[in-house]
Amino acid sequence: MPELPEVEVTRRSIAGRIAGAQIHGVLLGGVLRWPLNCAPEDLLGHRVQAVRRRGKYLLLDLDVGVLLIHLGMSGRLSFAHQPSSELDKLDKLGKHEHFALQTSLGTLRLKDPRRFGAVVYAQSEQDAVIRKLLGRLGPEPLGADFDLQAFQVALARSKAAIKPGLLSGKLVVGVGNIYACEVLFQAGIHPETRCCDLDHLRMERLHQAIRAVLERAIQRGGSTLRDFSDAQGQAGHFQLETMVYARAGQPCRVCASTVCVIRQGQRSSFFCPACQKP
DNA sequence: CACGGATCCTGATGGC
DNA sequence: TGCCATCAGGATCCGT
Repeated sequence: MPELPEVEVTRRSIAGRIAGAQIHGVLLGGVLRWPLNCAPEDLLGHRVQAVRRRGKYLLLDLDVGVLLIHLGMSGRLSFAHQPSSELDKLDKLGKHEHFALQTSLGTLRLKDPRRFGAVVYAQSEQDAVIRKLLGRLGPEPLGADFDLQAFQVALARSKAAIKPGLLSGKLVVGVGNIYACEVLFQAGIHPETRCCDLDHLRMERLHQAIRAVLERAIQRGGSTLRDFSDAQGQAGHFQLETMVYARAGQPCRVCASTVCVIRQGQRSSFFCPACQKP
């Protein structure tokens, strides 16, 4: 589910409401992708100071340490006060809920049917766990460090196809399958084009398309394909305006050619054979 | 090191 | 209705 726009929309939906909250309880359910890396009791009494994002990771800054949350493929967060009528559920996790943080300002819950997500505690940013997970990530697409010239150099060095290249997290972070397809459409680039075969002008168009598509998707509240919602239950709307993603067999919205789908690295790549050139 | 494929897990969907 | 195969927003690990 969640690519950068969905994670950012989630972050914005909790950041202002959870800041300053004191942790009163921690519930752990089924095993997620990685262990919590501390005893749940260790979190009690600490306060959430801020919520940041790095790539598709959410980082809850605590007064001591940081709680890293990844939504994997099917994860979503909710943050709400427990309705008084449901006080008896305070110490329970619902179906497919694997983590809950009870705080003075509400309860943060992670629901993740496929359990590809994770919640990991680290004492500091220097912690080995953080360095392992975040250490080799590429630049933030919406930040100042997403430099065009560095992007061009990195592309010129890679012989991989551009579509899996965008998904790798090395050239840039946060671009998943939906937005990789949409970005390549906007840039007019066929998904099988080798990174190193792009000329500098097409690289620049790609660089601009990454920013434009992700920013637009955040504005639209992300994409809700099945069940994504922000932490207040609001669905996204970007899926209504995708140009190629999940549109195989349908007419291109620009030229009316039939949208194609191929498999690259076990993932579907959707593209318009007329608008997107090798 | 760089790349492609298999892999973790559950649920939805479509064919028979 | 049931059963089976296939596919789904991610990222790591392993073999070449």
